[in-house]
Amino acid sequence: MTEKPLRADARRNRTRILEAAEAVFAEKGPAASTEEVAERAGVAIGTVFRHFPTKDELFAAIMKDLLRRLTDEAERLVADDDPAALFTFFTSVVTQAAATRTVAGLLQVSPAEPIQGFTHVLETLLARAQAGRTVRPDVHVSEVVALLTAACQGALLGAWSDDLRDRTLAIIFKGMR
Amino acid sequence: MTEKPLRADARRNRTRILEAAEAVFAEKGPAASTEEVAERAGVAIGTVFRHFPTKDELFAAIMKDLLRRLTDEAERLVADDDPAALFTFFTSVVTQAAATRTVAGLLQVSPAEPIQGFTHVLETLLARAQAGRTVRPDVHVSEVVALLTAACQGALLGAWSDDLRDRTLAIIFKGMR
DNA sequence: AGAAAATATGAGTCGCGACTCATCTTGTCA
DNA sequence: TGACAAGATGAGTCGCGACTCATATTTTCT
Repeated sequence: MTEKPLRADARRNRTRILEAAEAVFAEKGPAASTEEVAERAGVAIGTVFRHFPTKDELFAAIMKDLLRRLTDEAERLVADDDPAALFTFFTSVVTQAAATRTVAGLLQVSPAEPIQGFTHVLETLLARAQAGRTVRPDVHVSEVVALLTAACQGALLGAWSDDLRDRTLAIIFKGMR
Repeated sequence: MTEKPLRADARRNRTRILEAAEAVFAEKGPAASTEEVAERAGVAIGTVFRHFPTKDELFAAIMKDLLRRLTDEAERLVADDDPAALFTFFTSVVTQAAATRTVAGLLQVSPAEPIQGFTHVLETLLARAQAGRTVRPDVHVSEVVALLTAACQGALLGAWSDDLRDRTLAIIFKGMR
């Protein structure tokens, strides 16, 4: 757990690589080569592997970032205290999933802790919705997560139009009411 | 479109390969190697490529078979004339998707015609459900397809338990009512 | 400035998996 | 039964992408 201070250029490169990786994987999917990431980052292939010894670790790092961002977004929504916030968040995640193919892999991510945080915020959002009678009390988080990941995958694979997405999500939300 | 008669052994091998491919891909996912399929079929690698010049064509063949089977199942349900048949079918497909990882790729399949048939039966099932007031009249097939593929993907990726699957699908069905 | 440590570089290794083809085997049919 | 075409075989080719490492470059610290 000791954080060793990185050299200035190393820190800069790490960030560049993460940004490049996110962009490349969003465009071409997870099958994109590591070399492509290196090129986009303006860095040699060896540098990528110095920072992330494995392609999987690079993935995990991206996922962690993404999860943190989503969790932040959810927390902001919790602050608003709107009973429909769960639906707002749900829609936002699915929309992002369609754009950045990374979201879809939420489940397979390695680090468990960020997921904990994510699930916890979702739980809060769900509780708020239920307190405001926007969602039936017998709906459990596990079902919300299942529906969320299903919708993400579906949106990604099926290339849902905005319209189709809204109509499909409307059905899901109605089921939760 | 001319059907040339295959030699007896060729016909037998073709079937074996298809069965093997379905089993192997169900177990290990689409990344499984063609050699593994050949081995399981008890056939040399060259034979697989004689029948299916490309891995993609092998996939397409499996998908076509699968779609036909699903369509048959749906047609049998149409005959029953049960307004809840759509839900029965929906559940069946999702369950199969979890088992045979092949179902999940329904969309990307190449041959368009089998999909036509599938969508058409789904449409019938939906119409029946709506006639029996089991499903709201403003639900369209495109949404049903979207929900179906989403659920399949979700079940596969999320490794849903039977229980979770039922509870999740219950929410979706409620949304369609 | 100057040396040591950290970091970057990129040509090269390695393994894997899709696909080929020269050769052998088997089914078919007169 | 014989012969020929259809089919089967499997060692080999090819390309690709993850990962390595000897060497060159920076940063940092005194």
